[in-house]
Amino acid sequence: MPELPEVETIKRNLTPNLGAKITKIDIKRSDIIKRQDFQLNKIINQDIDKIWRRGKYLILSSSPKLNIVLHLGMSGRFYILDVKDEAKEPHIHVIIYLDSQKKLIYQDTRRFGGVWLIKDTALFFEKLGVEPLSSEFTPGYLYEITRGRRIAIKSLLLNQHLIAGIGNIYADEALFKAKVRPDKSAGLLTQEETVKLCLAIKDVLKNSIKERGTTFRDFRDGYNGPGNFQNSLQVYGKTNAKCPSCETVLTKKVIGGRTSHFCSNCQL
DNA sequence: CTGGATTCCTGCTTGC
DNA sequence: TGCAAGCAGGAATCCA
Repeated sequence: MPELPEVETIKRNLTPNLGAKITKIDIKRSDIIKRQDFQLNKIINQDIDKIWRRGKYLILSSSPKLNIVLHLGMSGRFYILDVKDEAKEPHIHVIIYLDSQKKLIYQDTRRFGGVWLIKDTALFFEKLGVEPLSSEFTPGYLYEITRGRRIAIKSLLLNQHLIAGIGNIYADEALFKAKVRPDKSAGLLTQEETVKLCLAIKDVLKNSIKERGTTFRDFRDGYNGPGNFQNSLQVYGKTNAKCPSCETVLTKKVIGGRTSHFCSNCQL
């Protein structure tokens, strides 16, 4: 489940390829292309000028009007290989060839992800929420968007229109760190709790980026290798485990259709 | 408008 | 041991 830290890791891994020229794009499965604003030949022979991330999206830009936007869904991978090396795994949907004798592989087993070839990124990301690691995401902002909302705080954190980039792993981890129950009504969070939660979100995301993301099962970085943050998880996916803080057996509960783990003793 | 349910998809895990 | 059912989830869409 590539969330913000995982996509950020891939972005950093691929940054050395800035300036490479796209020589060919091989689309093996056309339904993976969710939107196409320009013909492929427009971007062939163009340099990759910018590799960036917005929420859980990764973007390769050749110019302000030529952008390849990727979303990895929950099982997607995007990594670089030498042209002479063969990617043997199944479910490879797109291959972008570079003039540096390398190729970028877009692979997605469950096909929840997609690729958009778009002209206007500002329009495309218009409805996406704030970047949680930016100065826009403050305790005050979190306090404001929670007021009057009866939705579970965890469901609110997963709403990409409010905050962009948090998925199931980091929602559970941040709520544990902030000692807030995931099923607590968002509007009932105190100002103090929104401060703690805001800081916990930033902290957890930053720490995961340092460890190059979480490889729970599917995630691979830009070199098709695993991350390390799974070793630092406190509650995510830990069915029947004890709270690392107080030893209470963790509670497993479906919230907003998402399996959640939390400590009913530490998180109020 | 709000929030919950449903849908897409494959493969690992579980249980009989 | 074998096989079928259960489960996982990002985000759009539907519905009450």
